[in-house]
Amino acid sequence: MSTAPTVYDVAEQSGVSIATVSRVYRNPDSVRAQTRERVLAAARELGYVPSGNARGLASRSTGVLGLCFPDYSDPDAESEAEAGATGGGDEADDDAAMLYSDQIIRGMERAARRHGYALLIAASLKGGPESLVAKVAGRVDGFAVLARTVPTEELEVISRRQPVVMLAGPRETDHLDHLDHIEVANADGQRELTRHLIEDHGLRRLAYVGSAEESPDVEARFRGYVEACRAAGIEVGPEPDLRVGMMTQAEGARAADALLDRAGERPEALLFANDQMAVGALHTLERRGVRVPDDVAVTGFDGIALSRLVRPALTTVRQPMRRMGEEAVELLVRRLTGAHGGDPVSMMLPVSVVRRGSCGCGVAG
Amino acid sequence: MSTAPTVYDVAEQSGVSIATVSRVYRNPDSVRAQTRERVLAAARELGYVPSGNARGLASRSTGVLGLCFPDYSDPDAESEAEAGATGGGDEADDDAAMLYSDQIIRGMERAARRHGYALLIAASLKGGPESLVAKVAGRVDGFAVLARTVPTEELEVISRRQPVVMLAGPRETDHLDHLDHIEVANADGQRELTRHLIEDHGLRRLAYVGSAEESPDVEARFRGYVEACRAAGIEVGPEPDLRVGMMTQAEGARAADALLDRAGERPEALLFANDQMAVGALHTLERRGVRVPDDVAVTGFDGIALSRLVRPALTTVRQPMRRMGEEAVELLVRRLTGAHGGDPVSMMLPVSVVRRGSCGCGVAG
DNA sequence: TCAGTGAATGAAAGCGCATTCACTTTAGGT
DNA sequence: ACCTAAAGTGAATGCGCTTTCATTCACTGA
Repeated sequence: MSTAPTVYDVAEQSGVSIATVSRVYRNPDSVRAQTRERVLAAARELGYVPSGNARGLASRSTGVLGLCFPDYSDPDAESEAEAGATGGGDEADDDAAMLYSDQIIRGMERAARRHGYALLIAASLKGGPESLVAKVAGRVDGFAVLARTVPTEELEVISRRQPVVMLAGPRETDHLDHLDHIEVANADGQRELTRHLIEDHGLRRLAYVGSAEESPDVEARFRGYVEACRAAGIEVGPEPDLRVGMMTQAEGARAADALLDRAGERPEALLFANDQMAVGALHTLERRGVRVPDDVAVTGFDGIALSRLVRPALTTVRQPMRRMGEEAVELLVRRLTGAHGGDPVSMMLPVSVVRRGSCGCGVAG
Repeated sequence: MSTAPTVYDVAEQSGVSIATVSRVYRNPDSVRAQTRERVLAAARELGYVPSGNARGLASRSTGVLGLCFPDYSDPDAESEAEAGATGGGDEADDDAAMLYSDQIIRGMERAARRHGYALLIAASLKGGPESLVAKVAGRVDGFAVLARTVPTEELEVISRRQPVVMLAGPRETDHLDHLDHIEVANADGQRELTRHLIEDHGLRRLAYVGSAEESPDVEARFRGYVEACRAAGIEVGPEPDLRVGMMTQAEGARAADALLDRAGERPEALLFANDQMAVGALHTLERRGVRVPDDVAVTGFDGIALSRLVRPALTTVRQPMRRMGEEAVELLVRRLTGAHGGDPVSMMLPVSVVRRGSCGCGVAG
């Protein structure tokens, strides 16, 4: 691991100028075959690898796309592991569960590969001032950011110099940012799922569990719920029946308890703003001897792997996170190749309701 | 997206030299608070983001670690999707299945984050000469490579200038490469699993299905199988009973057919070198009315998510791929911080046998 | 008041490559 | 053999930043 050889070394070794060495790599056809071979031989012998940094600096482009996401790793992973233990013996079940970020990464990686880009990924790690974004932004040709990872304002500054697409977050309404956005039809999905419960299963006493932290996703879902209820002539307040803090299984379990213990008639259906909570609720209900879906229907949102493994399998709304990753790359690439005008695009990806046992549709496993 | 502002712009705007601007970012304490504020204000106003390339060039380090893996994406994804359809209704099941690469990525990302590194990932894409490795190697401080992604020889050249760790591949025996290696105890796992079938289930007529393409992993597994058999006084030849081409479900299904149709006594257990094939075999056996595990036991290797979803659930050996990713980063970081001598390290991660229904241990889901 | 200190800042030299422009071969034509 | 166009090659410059090294300042103690 001595000092790495550079173009100068290769040039000297093969008796040409550094310009020629560079050409051998950038544009082989512009160098006579014989010369080229000589250079390549020298490079091989010296163990020369072109410096991406120098290259990027000189050519003003890196061939790398980026992805920034928030640091929601470890807590989630653990709560999923805890859940998996239910299965009976398999520890480390979290290994099998794909997080959002994994899906998006996969989508982006595939698409990036197709276009000849590599992918740089980084989670925020509650970093200081320049931390995350600077790290990524400074090293890529363009990048995607999961909503609420870094202040929109900051992104906007950056988007003046390179393409930035925001994932799963709506355009700022007050501010009207100029970023590209790719969202998921949260409201549509929750509306459709709610409609299903009401019309197809004849349920009318519904309870919605949302989140205290304000997330546009969760708000949109609740909005869809409200719309479906109103459309069916069911009264609903402007707020979810319950708001929890973290949207974890533990909170979901607690929420189910709270809802069941409330005075008045027991709800016929518990709608949760995500799968994690719904799974937690499933546990609570089982413990209390409340049958699902006979006594009460339960639904989630997201379509995580776990939703299919629990019993009864969870009815939910699947988000196309992988596709979102792919679309993000396509969009970035288009921007980089100069397509599109200056106008920011917003893209809304459709979701699909997955009907499974927990709402009474029992079939699929 | 006009020309991006540079240190020069910020320096001019704030009335200092570029050295000071640089210091504000690299070592804030060395600049008077008042000056620092002035610089940061200018930076904000201009939308300045330090160029990672220039930085890397000047400081000879990137703060990025890399991962290269082979391009086994799409074929696998599709075969898994096909399998998922068995479940009955959920399309897009491949979305829920984590590939090896996903696990490793996750492990590496977590560990890298802890150490303040970002992660650059790239799949080979059967690239030309410089393609993959050059792309990654030139942009990172060190990186991991999945075995058989690129010729060891090439890696070795690169490892002269930066840390390289090979994942899931043994050290070259003839050649004795100087790379760091992290492997999985394939032989141990298959030996233990085989022992389990023989001793705990009393099975003695076993059949092993390997792969035609020579992969050190698969060879090690077979070796473990042979060892366990010999230890139990069971005769086995030097070759698997069957070698298939691709280790896919389709091939596994075919293999089961072939094995069942062979003259002589039917085997009591079918051991496959990976889960994919074992799952395929499960389908064949069901179709033919052969009961698992009553008529014949079936085992896989890998512990993919699908192995738990099929019926009966597949007994297999779980590989700690995520942990492998983490260890890889730890190793790289240690190398970068100058720990370790020059001697290459080899690390062997333990695997665990997962006993499920398909071998007769029926319990867990 | 003045040399002596340490802190804050500036000047300048690269880091390794791409690229333009000018120059030298070589091939093609007569 | 001589000229022209095309193909190959080299010299030199700059990409945006980090990093000595030197310089300037504001103080300190004598």
